[in-house]
Amino acid sequence: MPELPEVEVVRRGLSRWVAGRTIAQAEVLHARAIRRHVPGAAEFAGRLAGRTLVSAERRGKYLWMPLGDPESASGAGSGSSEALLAHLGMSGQLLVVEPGSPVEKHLRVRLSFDDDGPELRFVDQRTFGHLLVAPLAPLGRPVPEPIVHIAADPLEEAFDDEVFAVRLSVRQTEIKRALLDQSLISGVGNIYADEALWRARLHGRTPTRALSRRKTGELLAAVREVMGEALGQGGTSFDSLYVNVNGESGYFDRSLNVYGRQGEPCARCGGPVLREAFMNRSSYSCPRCQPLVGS
DNA sequence: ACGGGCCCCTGTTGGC
DNA sequence: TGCCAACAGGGGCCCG
Repeated sequence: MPELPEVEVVRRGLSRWVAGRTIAQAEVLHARAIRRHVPGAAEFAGRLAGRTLVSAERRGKYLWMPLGDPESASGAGSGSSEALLAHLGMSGQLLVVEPGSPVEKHLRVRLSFDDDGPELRFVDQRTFGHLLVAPLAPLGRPVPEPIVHIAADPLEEAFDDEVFAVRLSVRQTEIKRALLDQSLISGVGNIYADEALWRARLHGRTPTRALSRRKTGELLAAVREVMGEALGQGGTSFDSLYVNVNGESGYFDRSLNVYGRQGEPCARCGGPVLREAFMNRSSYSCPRCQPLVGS
């Protein structure tokens, strides 16, 4: 489940159902799922066995659970120096399921716990997602070392609107590319980029240098607004691939204004929504509400 | 520094 | 009915 609201839905589920529990065993069923854990599957499993998953954290589209030891679990945070890090890619799911339940077709990694309660399963059809154990970088908010280059996401306090605006103004690129650049702002993907641009009445090909500070502020407000609304509805899912840890879909897809709505009337002006190829994907917009200006 | 193109995968959909 | 191309919410890497 790719974008920030869907990942946040998963984080909340992990926080509720998994945090504080101690891993009995980790099983890797598909090597590609841990390809970024350089020491390999056996080391990954060995490093997790007996560790406690202290909490569930998120930045952008990445999730992580700091690792502790059972005896110090009550004093969580004091000694955690590494974490289980996850990215769901295009089709990854983290599911909390009863130990005996049927094995999913695309089950890649399974964690069982010493309380014999529900397992945590990483299921991923397309295998673009991955898990790894990584050190937490000590500076500021503890963030796994592999993602220190990712920018804060717009729902974090650490996100600085002014810094974002300045970085945009010196970039030679277009606004949709910039929204998708996780080193500038994290958590925004193809759906919420299109939805936020529509709300802000901005064409995705607007040069970032052409954006006023005010317009950038409006765009950030639109990003936060659409993500907040999506979160309130459990995220966006067109099919069963995008579900929370209990396998349930969100229903924000009903509230999308342009994404996936080629040819349908724009909710604001009634003109047809346009689909265009962009970055080997699709962009949806209303040409009337989102004219290209400033190029 | 930036954009384009390709890759990594599996599955579904729509046109012929 | 079958076949095949296009497409899907992710990112990384190489090249010019």
